Amino acid sequence: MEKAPETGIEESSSPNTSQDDHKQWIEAQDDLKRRLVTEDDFSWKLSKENEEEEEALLRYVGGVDISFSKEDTSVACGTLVVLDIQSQDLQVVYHDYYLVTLTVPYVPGFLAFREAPVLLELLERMKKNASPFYPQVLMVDGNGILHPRGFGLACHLGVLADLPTIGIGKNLHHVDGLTYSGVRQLLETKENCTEDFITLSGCSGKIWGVAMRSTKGSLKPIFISVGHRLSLVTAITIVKMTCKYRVPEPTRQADIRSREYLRKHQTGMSE
DNA sequence: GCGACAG
DNA sequence: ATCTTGTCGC
Repeated sequence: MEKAPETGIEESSSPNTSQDDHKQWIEAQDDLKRRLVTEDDFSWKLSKENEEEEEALLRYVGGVDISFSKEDTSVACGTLVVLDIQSQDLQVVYHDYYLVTLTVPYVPGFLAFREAPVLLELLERMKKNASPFYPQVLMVDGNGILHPRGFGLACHLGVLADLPTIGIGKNLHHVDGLTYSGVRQLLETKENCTEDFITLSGCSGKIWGVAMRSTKGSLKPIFISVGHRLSLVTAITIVKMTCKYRVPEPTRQADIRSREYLRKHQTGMSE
């Protein structure tokens, strides 16, 4: 028999340490990442090229989010909404909730292992019921490739559900030398110039996404990154089509409704 | 050693 | 993520 090499980390002898978990999580991410597609890969169009063929237009855009109970922080409500972007006011045509108790902790860089199972369940449930509103693209409250290993929650979800996804971050995940103050400076510099967003290129030269001031009145940007099966340009276009406020409507509605659900379905009579 | 670290 | 009211402004 051989003695385990001195790695400084207990392996077979001790129960799962967080170190081991992280190692397995990294392997799982790298594994799934091989299936990641970061180019446009869908059949619909963003605008009609001819006067005919309206059926090919993008219509159903989904949004997912999870909110947590303030009393019991392991109690969470996952929410899936779908908006009809062809309707005048971005109508919500579908919503569903999933109340769960989460056991997996939040660890920066591993958000998907905590949240993806809940969100996948909502998608699968919808598919089983053969809903006519199944989303053609999904906006995720969390990053796509803007992630330490280029595989955030939006990618994770996109690959597992085989669905085009867009990552929407409300805070910057510091990666590849990107800093919040650096982004702010660039946004101020570009303020009077061409676009309302700046490209997030790190020290390595890799493009991770963009920081966008989605509303004129919002100084704080949102961080858009490719999730799965679409390009950054397409992601930006779709976000712009759905931005009434700082956070695009699909994820915003998911957020609002999941909080509301928790508020109503809680044992608020605890005295 | 110190700081940073999506939700 | 969550704890939290009013308030200044279009």
